[in-house]
Amino acid sequence: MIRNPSLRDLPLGIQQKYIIVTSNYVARQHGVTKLMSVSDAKEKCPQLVLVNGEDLTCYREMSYKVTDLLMSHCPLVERLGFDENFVDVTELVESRLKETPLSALSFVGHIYNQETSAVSAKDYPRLAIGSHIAAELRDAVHTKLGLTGCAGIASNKLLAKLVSGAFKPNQQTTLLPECTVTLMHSLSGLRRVPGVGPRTAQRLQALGLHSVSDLQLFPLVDLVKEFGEAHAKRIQNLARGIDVSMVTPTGPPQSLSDEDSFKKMSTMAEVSQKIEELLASLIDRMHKDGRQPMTFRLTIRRLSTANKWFNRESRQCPIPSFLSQKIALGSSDVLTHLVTVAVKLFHKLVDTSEAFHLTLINVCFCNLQSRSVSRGSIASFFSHKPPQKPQSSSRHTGPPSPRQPISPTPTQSHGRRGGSDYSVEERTGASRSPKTSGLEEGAFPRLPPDVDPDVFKVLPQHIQEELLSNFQTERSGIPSVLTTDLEDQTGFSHIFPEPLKRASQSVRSEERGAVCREYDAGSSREDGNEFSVPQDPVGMRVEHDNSSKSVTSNSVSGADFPHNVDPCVFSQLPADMQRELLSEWRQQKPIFKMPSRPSGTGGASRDKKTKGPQTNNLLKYFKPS
DNA sequence: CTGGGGTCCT
DNA sequence: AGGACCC
Repeated sequence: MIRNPSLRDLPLGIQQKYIIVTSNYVARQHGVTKLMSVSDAKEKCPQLVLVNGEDLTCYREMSYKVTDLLMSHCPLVERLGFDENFVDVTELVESRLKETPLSALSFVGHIYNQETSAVSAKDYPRLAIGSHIAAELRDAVHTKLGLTGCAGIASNKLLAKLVSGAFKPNQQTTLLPECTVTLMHSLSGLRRVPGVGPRTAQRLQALGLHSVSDLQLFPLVDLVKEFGEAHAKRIQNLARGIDVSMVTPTGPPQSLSDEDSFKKMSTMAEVSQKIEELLASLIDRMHKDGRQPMTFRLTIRRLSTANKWFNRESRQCPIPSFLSQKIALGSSDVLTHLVTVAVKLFHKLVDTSEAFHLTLINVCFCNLQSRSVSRGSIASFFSHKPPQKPQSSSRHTGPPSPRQPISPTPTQSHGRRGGSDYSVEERTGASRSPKTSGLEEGAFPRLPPDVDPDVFKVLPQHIQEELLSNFQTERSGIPSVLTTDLEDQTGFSHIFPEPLKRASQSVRSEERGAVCREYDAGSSREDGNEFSVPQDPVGMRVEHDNSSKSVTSNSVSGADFPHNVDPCVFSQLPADMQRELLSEWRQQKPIFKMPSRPSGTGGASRDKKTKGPQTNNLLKYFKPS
């Protein structure tokens, strides 16, 4: 719709192969739904205009523009697909709170299950500020990129995401902590809980669990038997509206892939041609990215009568270094070489002396390394000068980014947070191990100054809980998470919106919040929208209509509650209190992903896996083996 | 007649 | 290498 505004008022569907992957609101009014077959859609809406959406390039570019724009307001942005972003606006909220008199606070947008005019912003200062931040982000996305979308503001990513859809096209909603229970109960089934996919839902159903309350009340012990401790606790917490994962800045992509599906492919000639076609575009994208892929993977799907659904098989191999350099440089003869590599992998997958019937081929570059600086000398780790090229381009604005040559990219500097590895090092180095048992140490965060934590922790659990809950009422401040979801006007929203999507924010500091939004496409004036901000906990999630981004935080590995904390009690605590508690007993510090080990100049990137104290420090570069 | 992407965990 | 999840 953005590319062709004349389509704005017509029913529009985005088509991939035989299905309508998404549509605009006009088409939806005619009964066109999300993953509907083209034939069904045409039946419901004969005038439906179709646009082929198999090439994701423009959606990907828009998507990164949204993420970049959000990052320019608040660095902690996590993408979720192309059209959603979570933004942890905790710090922004805290700093605004300091300079804002309570009397000047207000909410903008909807408040879940409440009348906005009936809620006192002074009672939820952080969420109120979060609602304004969400509104600003949505407005920035609309005026600068022409996309509309929704936002949700809440104390964690789960809640921000769920509440973002409360008021649908182009509006925003804030979740007050006391409405969490209502929100969760409003979900029609367990499958509606983000994080509970088809497989998990099926296994839960086998246990007799269908609704959110079924899962909330199911004995954890029994759940652990089916799913293991980590998964069991996680999904049960999700059912209660508890999400301990952090908004993890996404950074540049970890992999780039291109694929095509078809009804039948059964000759080598077709296969090598398809591989060449896919590789040509993938190499081009990789070149624009500027990093060097160290690994290549080929994936196929065979026609399978049985087990129709998701049988994919893959083989991967290292990319010869001369080739990966040529890819980054944009050499022209790279294609042929890579096709050769891919065909070799293909023969590991398929015995071509027998008949075969493929329905999909995918080519993927992963293990992406920033090329960098001084030949990746380990010495660069000790240099006081920042590496020349921190992680590739600033934001890998996906394909769009102008690919930075070797020089530090001057413009778009807001790139990788942490930029250099120094900051990563500092942060991770400081983190202590998650502590599996939990509570002993200072697990209880923020006790009032006059309470000695050593004394507190030896109190009976119910006394602790009572103290904590009293406590909670005293301190009103809390982190908030906001999520926004923008639906696109062009009709693309979900899968890939044409336009983009959202923005979000969350709060950091002791408390954190996340915001998520989704944007729709469309620059048009369509519906009005709103944003809402969460109160204490602040978080937002934003989605754009077509492309979207989301910010999320990584769930920390050791994210269990201390064993003496009852999750049911915990879930009743104010969101900000929950966040504080959680952030203390897993000492979270947001960290970027580490590009790949090597040249290290890259900066901070994901590195999630560093769990313990040690993992991500320089020592790993010296490990003996 | 269910895309074309992505992520992380095991 | 596969499986789960997300959009």
